[in-house]
Amino acid sequence: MADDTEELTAVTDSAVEVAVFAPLRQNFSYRCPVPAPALGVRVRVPFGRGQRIGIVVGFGPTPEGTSLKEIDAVIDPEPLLSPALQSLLHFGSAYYQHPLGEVWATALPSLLCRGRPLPGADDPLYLCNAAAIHSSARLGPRQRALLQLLQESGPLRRQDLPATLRPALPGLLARDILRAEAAPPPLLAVQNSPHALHAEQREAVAALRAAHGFSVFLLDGVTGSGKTEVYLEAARPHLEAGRQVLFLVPEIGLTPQLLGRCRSRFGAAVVAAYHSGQSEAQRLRVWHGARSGQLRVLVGTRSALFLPLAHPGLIVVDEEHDPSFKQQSGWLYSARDLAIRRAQLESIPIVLGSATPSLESLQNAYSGKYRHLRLRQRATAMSLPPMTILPMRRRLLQAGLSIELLKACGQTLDAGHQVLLFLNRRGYAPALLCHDCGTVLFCPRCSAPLTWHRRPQRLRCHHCGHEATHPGHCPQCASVDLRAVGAGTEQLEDYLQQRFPEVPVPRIDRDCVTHAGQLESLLARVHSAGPAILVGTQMLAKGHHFPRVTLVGIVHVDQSLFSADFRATERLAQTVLQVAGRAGRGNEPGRVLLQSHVPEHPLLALLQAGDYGAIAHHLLEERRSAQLPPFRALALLRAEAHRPERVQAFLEAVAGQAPAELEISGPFPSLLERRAGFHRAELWLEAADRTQLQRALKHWLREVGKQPEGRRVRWVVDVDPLNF
DNA sequence: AGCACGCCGACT
DNA sequence: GTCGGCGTGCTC
Repeated sequence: MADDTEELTAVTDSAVEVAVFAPLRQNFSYRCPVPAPALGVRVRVPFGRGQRIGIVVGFGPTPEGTSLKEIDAVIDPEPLLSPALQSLLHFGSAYYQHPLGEVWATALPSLLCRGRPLPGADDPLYLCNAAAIHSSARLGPRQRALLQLLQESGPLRRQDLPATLRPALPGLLARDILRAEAAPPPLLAVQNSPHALHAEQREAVAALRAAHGFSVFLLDGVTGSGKTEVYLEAARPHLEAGRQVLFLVPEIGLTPQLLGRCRSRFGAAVVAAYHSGQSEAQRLRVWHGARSGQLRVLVGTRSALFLPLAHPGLIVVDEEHDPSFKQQSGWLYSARDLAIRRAQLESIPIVLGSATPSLESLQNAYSGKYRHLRLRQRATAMSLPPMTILPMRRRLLQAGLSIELLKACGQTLDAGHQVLLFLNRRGYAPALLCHDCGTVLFCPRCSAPLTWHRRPQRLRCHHCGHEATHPGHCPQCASVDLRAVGAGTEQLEDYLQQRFPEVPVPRIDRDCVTHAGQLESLLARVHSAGPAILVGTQMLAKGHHFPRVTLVGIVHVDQSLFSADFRATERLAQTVLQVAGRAGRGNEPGRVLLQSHVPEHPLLALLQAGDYGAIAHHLLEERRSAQLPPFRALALLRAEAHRPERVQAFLEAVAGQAPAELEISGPFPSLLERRAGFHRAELWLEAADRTQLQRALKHWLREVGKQPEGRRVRWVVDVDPLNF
């Protein structure tokens, strides 16, 4: 309780709370200037011996025992984000137990974090003053080139000029040879749907269009059922009414496809992408276009969730089951879950779409929290490809491929079609084994074997990036008989190229697709090619179309059937059905062959039937009886340090202080016990529901932060963890 | 995270 | 005798 004097000091000595852009678990207070800055503006503040940028996030009394410093500068004339979006960040900081400053820094384009002023009025168009051109005598070569460009292509924005010519602008403007003119707002140009929607699509669109205010829809539609068309038709009335639509996709690789559909449908000028593959200047431009309302359709990955929208109308989360929506470092947020929160705060509808929805979303649909919209028929009237399980026990395998699968590849190629082989392992072989003493070459810094790559010849750790050359002999017994065990995509490529020398065998994984755009051009080449065998990892499974593929081979998924990660089976089902969905999307029927050493596994029978609903029901029952999410709320407290005993001591100490509402188990060693030289372990923190979990975590973590053992370990909380 | 301070090995 | 290794601690 505050007494009178304290209240008085609180009023006279009121302070501004600033979330500094640094990963610190607290805010910092500064003396409040007059007039007080608004919530959500950036300020430059003295910090340590330097300066930092931060966000004004609150006002409060002067904390005891500290003398406040002055704010050096208020950067923005107005808050960067709307109150709704600010609330979203505050919620996200509290829910995921992550420092507010870093949350803001994650949500804003990095140029703004570094203090770049808010972009002003929109970039004008530059055009030639016809009268002045002739009267101008002495022009430099760059000025001449710029004039010529503008005469040929008409008015252009600064950003559309080649960077080398931009320096010529000021001189020409000063001499009145060029003139700047405000650019007209880009125009929405709506085209009609190129296909007639089928009945299920029409129903889904009608339901989405009837939504007013906040509501969540799960668009549960089999591959090829035309979900994108539903999104576009649902978006249309919002756009026509002057509102904006935000599309979230799990990966950069999926933006071009959706972007193209949106551009041809709504007009290229009002559609933009936002993802980490863009330059910082480009991202800031898109951010500003969204904030000003000139851009109407925004397509992006996780971080696009935080784009400010002047007139938000609808949010679409495509492939909502995809684990990429959960950020894996720094602020461990789920863009899908926060998107729902954003929709709620903005009072707008949101659609989660997938052919294989997450168990969380399905459970919410079953319980009535989400509206469940189903699309069961393929838009192209093509039936889903049948799946056959190929038993592998005691079969002769070549590069991990059975005779049956190879024979099917040959037949498919002979028929002039393409084959897609899915294998979720990069490299040539997942391990090198000494044939004489059985030693497996391990990463020196991780508890995982090194993967053998052939091009270039390297042993690489997929967990920490460690690289080594082939040692030539066993480090244990000096034998030179080191053998590659198991097969990765590189080996598949080599073997298939040798076996089918007359067809191309493009490989698609992160080792050969490193830059944005590379995947696109590779896929374009595949589309126009004749018979071919595509070999690839996850990357192939995600939403791309392969109209000429009629055979999908799933090489090796058995490890997922017996994983310690309780989500492994859900992910397996999603991946297999997503990959299977790549077959037979053109005019030819497709088929799917899945190799397994345990063909009798019940999950494989369910997969073969191709009924994701039945699989999900089965998996949900398992989760219910094991009391796992979505039936209970889960968080992890992970800790790592070079010395394992410090990790153990810290986790044991904090486990003892946990409140009663938190059910604590562990510490358990992490699935990858050592990574990059750090020993890792975690506590499992469970509660009846997310609200309870959050409440309990909040109080307990304050104590955890004070723990002396905590100084000697790195620790983080992962709320709603997806990876173990 | 930065960026200090602070005590122990190989160099002009 | 110093340069610098990164362990520990602080930033309103």
